[in-house]
Amino acid sequence: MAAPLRTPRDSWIEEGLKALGLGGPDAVRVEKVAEALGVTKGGFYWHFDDRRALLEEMLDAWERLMIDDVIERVERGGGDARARLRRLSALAGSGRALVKIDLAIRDWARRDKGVERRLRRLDNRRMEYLRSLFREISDDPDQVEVRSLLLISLWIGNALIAADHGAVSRSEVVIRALGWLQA
Amino acid sequence: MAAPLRTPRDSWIEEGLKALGLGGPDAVRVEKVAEALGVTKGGFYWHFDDRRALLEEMLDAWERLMIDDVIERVERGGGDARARLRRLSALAGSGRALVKIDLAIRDWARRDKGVERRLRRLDNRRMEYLRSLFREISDDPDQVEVRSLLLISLWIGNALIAADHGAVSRSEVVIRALGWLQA
Amino acid sequence: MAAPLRTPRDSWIEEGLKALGLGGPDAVRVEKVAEALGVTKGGFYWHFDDRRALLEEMLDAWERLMIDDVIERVERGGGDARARLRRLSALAGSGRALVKIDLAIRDWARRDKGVERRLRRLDNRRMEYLRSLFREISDDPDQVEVRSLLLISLWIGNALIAADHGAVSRSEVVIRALGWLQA
Amino acid sequence: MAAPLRTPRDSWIEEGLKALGLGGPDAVRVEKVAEALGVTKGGFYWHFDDRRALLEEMLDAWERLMIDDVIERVERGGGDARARLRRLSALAGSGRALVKIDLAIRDWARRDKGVERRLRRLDNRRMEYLRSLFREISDDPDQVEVRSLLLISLWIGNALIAADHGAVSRSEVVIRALGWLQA
DNA sequence: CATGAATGAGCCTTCATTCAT
DNA sequence: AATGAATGAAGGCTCATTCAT
Repeated sequence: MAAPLRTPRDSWIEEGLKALGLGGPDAVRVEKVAEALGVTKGGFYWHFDDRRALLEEMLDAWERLMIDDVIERVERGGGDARARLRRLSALAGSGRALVKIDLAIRDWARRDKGVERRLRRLDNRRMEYLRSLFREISDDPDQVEVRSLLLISLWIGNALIAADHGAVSRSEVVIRALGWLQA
Repeated sequence: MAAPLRTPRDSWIEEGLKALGLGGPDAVRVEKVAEALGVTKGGFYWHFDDRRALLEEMLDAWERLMIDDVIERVERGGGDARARLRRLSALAGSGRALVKIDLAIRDWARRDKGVERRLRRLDNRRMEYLRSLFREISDDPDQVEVRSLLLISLWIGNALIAADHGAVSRSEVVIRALGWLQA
Repeated sequence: MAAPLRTPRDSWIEEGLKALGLGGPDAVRVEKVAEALGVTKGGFYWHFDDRRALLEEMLDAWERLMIDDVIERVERGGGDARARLRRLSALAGSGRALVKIDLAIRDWARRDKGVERRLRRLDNRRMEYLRSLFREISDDPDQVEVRSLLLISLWIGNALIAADHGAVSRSEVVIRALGWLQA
Repeated sequence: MAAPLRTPRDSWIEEGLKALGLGGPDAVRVEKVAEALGVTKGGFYWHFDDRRALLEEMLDAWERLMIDDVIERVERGGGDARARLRRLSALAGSGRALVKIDLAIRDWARRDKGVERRLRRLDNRRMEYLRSLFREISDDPDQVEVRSLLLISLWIGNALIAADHGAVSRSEVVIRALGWLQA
C-alpha cells in the first residue's frame, strides 16, 4: 500500500500555516484549525502535545518549504544572474499564500526570540543566495550587500506599503526598481 | 487649576499604542493596559465605549503623531534634500517605539480594511514627501518613484530582515544603501 | 418662592416607575434612569441610600398613586354602580403606563415577599371597592365575591392574554364580558 | 447502551425553565443554571451557541409541553364539557412549576416581540380548545367567547391577584367562579 | 484516531457603589 | 446637588486542555 500523500499530521500543519498567513500566530487556534479540517479539536492532541508544538512544527515546515521549494525552483530554471533574479522576484513578490506566511512570521519574530532565530537562519540563507547572484553583476562587495538587502526590502515593502503611484501601477514601479538594482 | 498636560484618556491611548507596538492589536487588552496604568479595568469604560473605540482612537493619535511629528521635525532642520533624507532616515529607521507601532500597524492593515485605509493615507503622504526630496536629486520621475519606494522599503526591511552581514554591521549597510539611493 | 412642582427626588422615582413598567424591576438600573434624567448616576446617591431604597420608594409612590388617583377619580364622577364600574374599567384596562407598572409589580410580587405584601394591601383595597359596587347589583355575597375577582382577573387577563378573536376585537369581547359581569 | 432518557442538552433546558419560572428571563444565567446542574459554565457552550439559543430552545420546549401535555391529558380523561373544564382548571390553576413558567413567559412577552408571537400561537390554541368546550354549554357565540376569555383570565388572575377573601378561601371563590362560568 | 463532553482561565462588558471636588 | 473617575463583582463568551469511550 502506498503511503498517504499527506498525513493527517501534515494537514494540521498546512491548515495552521494558512491561518498564520491570514491572521498571525494569535489566529492559529486549535479550535478553528480543527473546524477548517472538519474534525473536532479533541483529535488534535493525538498528533501534538499542545498548541505550541503545532506552532513549532509549522515553523519547521515553513523553513523546509522555503529552502526546498523557492530557491531550488529558481535554480532549476537556469539562466544568468539577471534571469534568476527575475524569476526569484516573481516568486517572492506575488500575492500568494507563502508571502503572507512570510510576513506573518516576520512580525511574529519581532516578539518571539525563537522565531527570530529561525528567521535569521532563513534570511541569512536568502541573503547568501542573493549575494551569489549579485556577485555576477557587481565586483564591489559593498554593492553586492547593498543590493541584496534592498531587494529583500523591496519584496517586503511591496507587500506592506499601502501607497498609490499615480498613473503607473505598483508592479511597474517594482519592475523598474528591480531593473535599477540589477543595472 | 491648570489643565492636565495629559488627560487620563490620553494615558489609555498612549499605553495602548505601547502595547500595540510590542504585541500587535491582539495584545491591546483592556485589562493589561489598565494594569500598566495602575487602575482597574472597570474604569476604562468611563473613557471609552469599548475596546474597539480605544483601538480607533489609537489609530487617530498615531496618524496625528506621524504627520505633526516626524515630517515637521525633518523640515525644521532645513538643509538640502540629501541632508533632509539623512535626518528623515535617522528618525524612521531607529529602534524607537514609533517604529514598532508602525510595523505593528502595517501587519494589522493586512487583515483589517479600516486600518489599511488609514495606512494608505499615511503612506501616500510619506511617499509624496519623499518624492519632493528626490525630485531635487533626479529629474527622471521614474527614478524619483523607484527611489522613494525603495527608501521606505529599506526602512521597513531594516526592521524586519534578520540577516547578518559578516564583518560589517547592518547600519553600515543601510548607510551605504542610503548613499546609493541618493547618488 | 413656590416649592418646585416635582422635586428631583420625585423625578428619580417617576423615571424609575417608567423603567419598571417597561422592563421589570431588573430594568430599573441606576445608570439608565440617570441617563433618562440627563444627569450622572453619581448624583443618585445624594437622594437615595442605594438602589433598593429607590425601589422601595417607587413602591410607596405607586401605592399612593393607586389610591389617590384611580379610585378617587372614579368616585368623583358619581353615578350608579354600573356607571362607576364602566369608568373604573376604562381606567384599569387601558394601555396606559400605569397598567404596565401594575403588571410588572404583580410579576415582581411572585418572587419578592415585600412586594407581595404591598400588592396584597392594594388588591384588598381594590377588592373592597369592587365589592361595594357589586353589592349594589347583587345581594348574594358569593356572587359579589366571584364577580369582583373575575373583574380584576379580566383586567389582568386582557393585558396578558395574546389570543385573537376572529371577526370581533378584543375590546368588544371585554365590553361584553363587563356587561355579563354586571348583569 | 440505551439512549439516555434525558440528554444533557435537555437538562440545560429543563433547568433553564425552572429558573425562568422562579425569576423571569433575567434569572436564566448560564452560570447559575450550570451550578444547578453541577457542571461549569464553560461546558454550556458545547451544547448551545449562546445564552439566547438556550432561551429559544426553552421556549420551543415549553410550546411542546403545553400542547402535547396539558390539552391531551384533559382529553384522555373523557367526560362532558363540564367535566373537562373542571379537569383543565385543576391542571391550569395549580401551583405547579408549569404555571410559574407560564406567568413568567406572559410577562416576558410584554417586552419581547418574539416571545409575544409564541404566546399568541399558544393562547390561540388554548382559546380554540376552550371555545370547543363552551360551545357544548352555550349556543351564543358571544357567550362562548366571553366565557373562554374570562376562564383564562381567571387562571391568570388567581395566580397574580394577592387579595384575601374573608372567611372563604381563594379556591372556594375560584370554584364558584368556575361554576358560574359554566352555568 | 477521533468524538462528546467538560474544566478553567482569560477577557470584554455592565453596573452598583464610593469618593473627592 | 451633581460630576468625574474609579472599584469590584458579576456574567457572557472563547479556547487550550483533558479524558473517557
